[in-house]
Amino acid sequence: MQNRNIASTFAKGLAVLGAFDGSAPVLSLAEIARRSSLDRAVARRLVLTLVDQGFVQSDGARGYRLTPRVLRFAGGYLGGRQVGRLVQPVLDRHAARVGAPISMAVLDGHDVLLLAQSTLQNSVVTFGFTLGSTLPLLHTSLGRMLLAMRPSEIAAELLATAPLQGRTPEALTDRRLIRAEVDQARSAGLCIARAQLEAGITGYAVPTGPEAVIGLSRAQGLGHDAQDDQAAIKALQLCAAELIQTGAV
Amino acid sequence: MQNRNIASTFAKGLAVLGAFDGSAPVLSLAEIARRSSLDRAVARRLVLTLVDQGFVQSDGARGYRLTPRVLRFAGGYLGGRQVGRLVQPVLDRHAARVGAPISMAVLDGHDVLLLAQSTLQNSVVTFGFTLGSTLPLLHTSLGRMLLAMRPSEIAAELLATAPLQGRTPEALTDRRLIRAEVDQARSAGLCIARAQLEAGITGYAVPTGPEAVIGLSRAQGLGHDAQDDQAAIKALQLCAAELIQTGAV
DNA sequence: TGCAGATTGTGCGTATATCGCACATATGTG
DNA sequence: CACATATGTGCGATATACGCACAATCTGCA
Repeated sequence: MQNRNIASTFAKGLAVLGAFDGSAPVLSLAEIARRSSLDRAVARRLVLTLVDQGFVQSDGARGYRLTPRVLRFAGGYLGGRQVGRLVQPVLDRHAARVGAPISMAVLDGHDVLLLAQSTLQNSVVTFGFTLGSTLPLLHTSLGRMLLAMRPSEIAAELLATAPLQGRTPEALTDRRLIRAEVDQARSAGLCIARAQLEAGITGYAVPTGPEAVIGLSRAQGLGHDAQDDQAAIKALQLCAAELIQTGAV
Repeated sequence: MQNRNIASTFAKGLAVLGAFDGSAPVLSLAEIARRSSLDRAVARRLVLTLVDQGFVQSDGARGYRLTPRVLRFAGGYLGGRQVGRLVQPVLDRHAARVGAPISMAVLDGHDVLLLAQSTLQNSVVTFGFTLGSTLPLLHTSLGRMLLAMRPSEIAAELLATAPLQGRTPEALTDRRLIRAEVDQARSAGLCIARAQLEAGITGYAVPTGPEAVIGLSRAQGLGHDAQDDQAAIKALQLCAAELIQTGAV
C-alpha cells in the first residue's frame, strides 16, 4: 500500500503487542482485535505468532497474557544505556538521603514514561508505578516539566491534544492554566504540582539532560511548607547534576 | 510458508527487535541482519518499520538504537501482574533487613531472566544487572534453582544444551557436576553457588512459587561462614513465604 | 592518494503470504 | 431457551514481502 519500506504486518503485530498495556493482565482475542483496531482473524494470527515466539501464552481457554520474555526488550534498552550501572545507584543514594523515592521519566507520545525508579523501604507513598508504566502528561510535575523542555510548537501541540486526566478537585481542567504552569516550569527550571493526580500529594520535577526528568512525590502536610519544597527541589537538583555528570540517558 | 496461522513477517520483526540485546547500544543494519539471520533488505525494511512506529531511532547516519518506548511492553507485563505494587515492596523490605539486594527471576529459554530487583543504598555488591537482563543458567544459584524446579526431562535437556558461562577458576565445567548441584538444590529447596560467576561472590536462591525464584549475592569472607549462609537463606525464605502469600507472579 | 573490502540504499519482477469476508461452532447471559 | 458475543477456520484475490542485483558510499591500509 503506502510505503514499500514499511512492513505493515510487523506494524500490526506491534499494535497487538501494545494492546497488552497492563490495564488488564489477560486479554481475549476479541478484546485484542478491538484495542488494536484489527480484523479479528488478523489479530488472531498475530497473537498466535506471539505465542509461537514465546512472548504471549494462552491460558488454555480464551485468555492470552504476556510472558516475562517481553522484558528482554526492556533489558536491551536498559543494558545498552547502562541504566542499571550508572543511573540506578545515583537515584537510590539521593532517595535515601531525601527520604522519598525518585523516578526518572521521559516523554513518550502523550504520556510520561517511567524509565527508572529508586525504591526505598518504608516509603510512605507507595507508588505502585514501575518501570515502563505511564503517567498523565498534563497532571504531573514530571509531565509538565517534560513539556517545558520541548520546543514550543511541539509543547503547544501536546498541550492541545494530550488527554486531561486529573483526578482531584484541585486538578486544572483549563488547558490555558496548564500552559501557564508549563511556562513557569520552563523559566524556573523546575516544576511543582500540588494535588493534581492524588489528593494531598505534591510532585516535584527537575530536568536531567535534554530528554529526561527526575521527580519525587510526597504527602502534603497542613499548609504548604516552603521548607519541604526547598528540600525536595534541592535534593532533585543535586541528583540531576550527578546524573548529568555520568552522561547516561 | 509453514503455518497459515503464523505471520512470518511479524516473527522476523520480533527477531530484529531482539537483536538489540543490550550488548551494544547502537547497531548498524548489517549487524542487525547478521544477528537476526535475515536478508539485509528485509532487515532494513523491518528496522524502518520500527523507526516509523517509534521503537527505534536512527542517529542520522548508519546507527540505530532502541527508544524508551520499548519499555511499554515491560510496563504491560509488570502492570498486569502488579509487580510494582505487590512484589517490589516485599523485596525492598527484606533486602533492607538482610543488607543485600534481592532479585526475582524466572527461566526464559537458556537464561535466567531478572523480573524485579530490590535496590539498596550502600550495597557493597553493585550488580549492574537490571530488570530484563539475563544471567547464565548453569553458573548462578538462581539458574540452578530454576533448573531444579523444572520437570526432570526439561531440566536434563537444558542442562545438556545451555551454554557453559562460568567466569571463575572455581566455576564447574563438567555438566555432571552441575547436575549434582541441581539435584541437591531440588532436595534441599534452596541453592548456594560459590564463586561461579564472580570471584569471591556467593549466590543464594530459593523458590517463590512454581515459576520464580528469588536470590541474593554477597561477598564471601575468609572461609565459609556458615552463619552468613544461614542468615541469607533464612531471609530469602521469609521473603519467599511472604511473596507466595501475595499470590503475585 | 588510490585501491580493496565492507556497508548501505533501493528498484523491481515474482511468488506467496496476508487479508478479511463468511460460515459454523462454541460460550455465556438474562 | 433464545440472543448476543466470542472463537475457529477455509479460501480466493491481491497487496505485499522477498531477495537478487546494481550503484553509491564509507573505511582502512599500503
